[in-house]
Amino acid sequence: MSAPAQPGSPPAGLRKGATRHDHIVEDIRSFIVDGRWPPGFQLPVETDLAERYGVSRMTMNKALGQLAREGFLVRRKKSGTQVAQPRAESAVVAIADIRDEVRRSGRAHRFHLLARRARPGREEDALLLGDAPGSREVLWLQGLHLADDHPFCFETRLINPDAAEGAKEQDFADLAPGAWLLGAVPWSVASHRVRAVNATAAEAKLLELEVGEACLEIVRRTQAAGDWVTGVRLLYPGSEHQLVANFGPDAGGGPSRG
Amino acid sequence: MSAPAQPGSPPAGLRKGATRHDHIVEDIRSFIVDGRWPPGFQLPVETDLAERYGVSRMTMNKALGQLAREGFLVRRKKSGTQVAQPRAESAVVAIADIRDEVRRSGRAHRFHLLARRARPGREEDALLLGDAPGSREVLWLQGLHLADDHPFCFETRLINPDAAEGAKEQDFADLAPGAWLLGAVPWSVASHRVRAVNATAAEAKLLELEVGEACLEIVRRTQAAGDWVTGVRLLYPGSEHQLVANFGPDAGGGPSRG
DNA sequence: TAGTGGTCTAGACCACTCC
DNA sequence: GAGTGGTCTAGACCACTAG
Repeated sequence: MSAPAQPGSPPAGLRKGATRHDHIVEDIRSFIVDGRWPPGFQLPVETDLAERYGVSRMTMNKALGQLAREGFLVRRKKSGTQVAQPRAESAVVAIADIRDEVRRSGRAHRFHLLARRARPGREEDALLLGDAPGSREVLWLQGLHLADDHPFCFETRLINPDAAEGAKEQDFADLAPGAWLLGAVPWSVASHRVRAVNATAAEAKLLELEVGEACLEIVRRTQAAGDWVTGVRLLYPGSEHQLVANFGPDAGGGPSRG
Repeated sequence: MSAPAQPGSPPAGLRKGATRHDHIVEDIRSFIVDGRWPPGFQLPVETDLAERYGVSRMTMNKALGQLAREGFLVRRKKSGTQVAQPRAESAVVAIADIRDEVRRSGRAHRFHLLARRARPGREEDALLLGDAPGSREVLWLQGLHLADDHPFCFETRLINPDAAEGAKEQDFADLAPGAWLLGAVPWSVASHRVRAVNATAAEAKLLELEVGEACLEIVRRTQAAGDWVTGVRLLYPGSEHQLVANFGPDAGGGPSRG
């Protein structure tokens, strides 16, 4: 551990569009990522750093707080601020929206409804919803997402008509239920589960795969105002689809508070 | 859209441990998630809200800024703050650390080295690394992660000896290279890719699966100080493994700045 | 008990953007 | 031009905790 370089020398030309605390965050992060400030390195106290950077303590606090939230720093009262130990190899990946994903790849998205049924809830619905929906009526759908008219994703969905006003009147012939629900249900929270499964014969035929080919299965359960809204299973050909993430250390963050 | 309830009435008993802006965030978020403030709803201006909540404008700004980062609010100068339109069905999923994951399920984690080789880089290494490593020497490893002595994850890894000091001297006989690298390389950033693949004959044998069974494949590429450090392919039995997330609307956030 | 971060305030200036 | 959010400041008090 050689003597680390000193921060704070005002970089003469501030980059455009960056706030002061943004600049400080990037400056200190570069010290850490470059290894000049190794894990465990003790930073000067907030007031000192604020003086060196020529900002108020609150601005400095904002910058250090952000770096702590990102996982680069550990801050404790009395003992001060240290560079964090690199953590477990964890990360987060993003699950994109189907339409966006198709369109971003330069292809045209289309939804094709395969089946639509209004029926009483069953016990097996718990596979999609987590809990059994009871005996009240549910809306059950199956459909295929197409990219340039090629199979992209096979969708199986349950909708709670009580939570999604107008669902019973929607035929979803060409409108993806996910897109419709977006406008019909104000705000919701969802949980996700990602697995790998082998395509069944029926699924393989729909997705134009060989039977047994590996597929990525995403199950999303959506709730709003305390009631379930929808549960959906999305099946992607494993060869075609992948989840991607480009992230630093943090594997948390996000609005997990709700 | 009925007249929304009014915020700001101080909730008599402040919850313990919550800061003022935390309380405001949760209060407003509940208005949005409950549907009392529908998408597009125009919020009072910052100064008004600050007065109603009995806080300074900066505290109010902190709360509203957080809600905007989380995706619940959209803020524009002059036109003010509105409840955001629910966005595309996107989300984030967490990739956990292997040891943590095994231990959290109450089982014992063990790593068993299957192969270890120091050799010049090849073109095919680009599959793991993204770029070809050139002709410099790389360290190539294969091993099995066990949970209570049952196969849990099959790992194939390349290590850059120049970036990970001491790697050549490590035999990794029982030490998972990921864990070792954590302590050997100060800080790094990684990119991830998740796919579904069919197990090959060799993989199936190692993981005690049938040939062709669907597996979750995670490829992680790690860099530090501008050079690649390691590239790893983790193969999980699809039946056993799943990625899980419980998240709200936000699919971004995180330290994507780096 | 003293040092540190965590938070809050009142006021200020600026930048953007809609009218 | 005026209204709004974005940011910053100087100072203050508090909570936690290591010594």
